[in-house]
Amino acid sequence: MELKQPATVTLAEVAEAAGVGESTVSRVLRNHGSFSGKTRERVMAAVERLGYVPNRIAGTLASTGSRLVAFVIPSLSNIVFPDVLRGASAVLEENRYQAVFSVTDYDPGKEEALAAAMLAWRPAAVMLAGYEHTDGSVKMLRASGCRIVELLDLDGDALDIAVGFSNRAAGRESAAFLLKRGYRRIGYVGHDLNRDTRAGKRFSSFCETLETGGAPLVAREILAGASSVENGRLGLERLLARARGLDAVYFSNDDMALGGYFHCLAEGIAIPSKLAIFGYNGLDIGRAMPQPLSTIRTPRVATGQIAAQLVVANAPPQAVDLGFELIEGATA
Amino acid sequence: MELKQPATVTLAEVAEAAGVGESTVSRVLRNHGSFSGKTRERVMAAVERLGYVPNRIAGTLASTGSRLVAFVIPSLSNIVFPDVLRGASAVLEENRYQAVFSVTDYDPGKEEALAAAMLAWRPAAVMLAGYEHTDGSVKMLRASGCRIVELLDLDGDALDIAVGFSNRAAGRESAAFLLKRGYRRIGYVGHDLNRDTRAGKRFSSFCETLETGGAPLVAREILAGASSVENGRLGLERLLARARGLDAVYFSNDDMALGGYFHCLAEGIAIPSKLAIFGYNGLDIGRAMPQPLSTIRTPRVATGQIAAQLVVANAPPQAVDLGFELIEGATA
DNA sequence: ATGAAAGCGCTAACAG
DNA sequence: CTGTTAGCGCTTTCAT
Repeated sequence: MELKQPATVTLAEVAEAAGVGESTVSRVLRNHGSFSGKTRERVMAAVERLGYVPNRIAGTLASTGSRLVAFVIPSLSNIVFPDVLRGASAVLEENRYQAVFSVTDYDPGKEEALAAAMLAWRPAAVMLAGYEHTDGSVKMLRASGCRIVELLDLDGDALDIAVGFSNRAAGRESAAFLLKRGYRRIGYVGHDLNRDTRAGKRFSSFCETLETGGAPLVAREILAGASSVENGRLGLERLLARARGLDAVYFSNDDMALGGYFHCLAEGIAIPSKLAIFGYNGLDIGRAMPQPLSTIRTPRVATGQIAAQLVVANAPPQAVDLGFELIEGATA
Repeated sequence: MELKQPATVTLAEVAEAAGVGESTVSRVLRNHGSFSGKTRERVMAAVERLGYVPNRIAGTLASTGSRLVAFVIPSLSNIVFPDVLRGASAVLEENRYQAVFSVTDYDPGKEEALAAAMLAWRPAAVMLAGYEHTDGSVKMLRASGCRIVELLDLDGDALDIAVGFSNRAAGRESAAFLLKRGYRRIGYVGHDLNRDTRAGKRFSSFCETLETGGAPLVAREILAGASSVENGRLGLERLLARARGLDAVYFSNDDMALGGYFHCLAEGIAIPSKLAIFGYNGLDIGRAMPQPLSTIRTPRVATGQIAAQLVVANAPPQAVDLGFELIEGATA
């Protein structure tokens, strides 16, 4: 049935086989412009028979804009980014856009290099995390003419489109919640803040709010590696060994908080009576814990969706605040 | 300093500015062919001055092969796939390849449609999960002439390259381990097996091994949704409500197992004396639990790395077995 | 060592 | 409604 094709059927061959001109085939395939039903059938039959797969490389070059959307993300380990990609990819697929990605490891220099490589594909948009980019990146992105979307942060000036929420507000509300609950000796366990600037913003506004509330941060433990359950457990262990009498700990992320929770379980530290725990992200896992995790739920998937929708619609420059939700939980 | 560029500097303009021919610029930029040091400097200066970013769409069209690698993955929620992407993307970036992806939601029909869309970009390779593809997908992929890599499964015949491990062996070893430990009344909690065929393979060989061992599966609870901590908790709750006297439960994944663990914690069921728990994947989280999770650690990141390396090297067709590691843990 | 010219496969006017 | 004709921006012979 299926003959071995010469590996690459072109539009010209389809046109020839269907007995029509190339542009007609092009019109039919893109369902754009006008053509008769009969022509359409002939073309589709030829496409089918020859097993023709359009070459979008050629198509993109010939037309103006590409349907590539480039994601330059810090990490794939931090669940935040797969979630954003998930939201975006669903929308992009519906609109026949293709997602391209690369991973910076939270390194701005690498971000610049990868953004440059991405730009070479002339994408319709480049999606980046947050506002902290090198001057070189900014200049290059601005000059590229493609849409720029900054994700998951709203504390800064957007280059073009921004979608997310305020990390500063999240830090503030977390602190306010703990104060309201009556905790006064509060500590912090986090991962590398210089790299994850959004976590850094949460932390600094968290601290400010505590000070304003008259209960400044008692102690902190910053771990070198990435956010992880193991680091959370280790971090809390170290923090408690150093700082006595803490009544609550704020974690940079839910996975860190879960690690802290495990530490308490293992050590028999009663939660929240002896020690309260507060996280960030609102992962599903927090809901399934014996005591639901007190945390802030962030709209990660929605961030991706909205960002993709704005790009597809070629919306004007804007900053979209998706907000977040504080979940009281049972650990604080 | 930076003048507003006409949005799109071309190689021809660089050539003009440098006072050389287009092909010379092309040679210098790709560092291929011969040219004098002086020429090189002139070209690079022009590139710098004009802020030229090569157009890889045009480059790819003009040359033969593209440096795009397409991933058609079932999900981004299941951590397995971000892990694979992570391993692959590091290798691809080093070799100046670009990763493109789309998500099938475990739907073979959607896989076919997305694979077709991917092929339109004429990628160097298409990476897919496992062996279960529609006839249409297989025919199309075969005809495409690009490399095909099937990931995370080795129980079947590879189309071209396969990288992963045997899910059947994993199921078998899990069962053998539980039997060796003396468990005889064993249950199973899993997510949708028709969609996740790899989980299905583990489950069926798990059951076979139990039967051979004279302790056939006592009960199972299959949840409709995706693998998640909440489903694991719910699943175990339901299973225990129906089946009395179980002494061990095998979960389709570590997150499901963690949910089961949480259920036991909440209900005061002693682990492993009253009930043993066994997972699959070897997530970091399992190591941080108060009792390390008994599970099988799979080489997810390595799968991505090796797959990418084989593609970059244009290696001959082959199946690479990366194996897996049984972690005894403390929950079984 | 370097330039000229011919495409790569398609889209986009422009005529008919 | 449909065919012809130029390119899109680059790589690649092939001369020079």
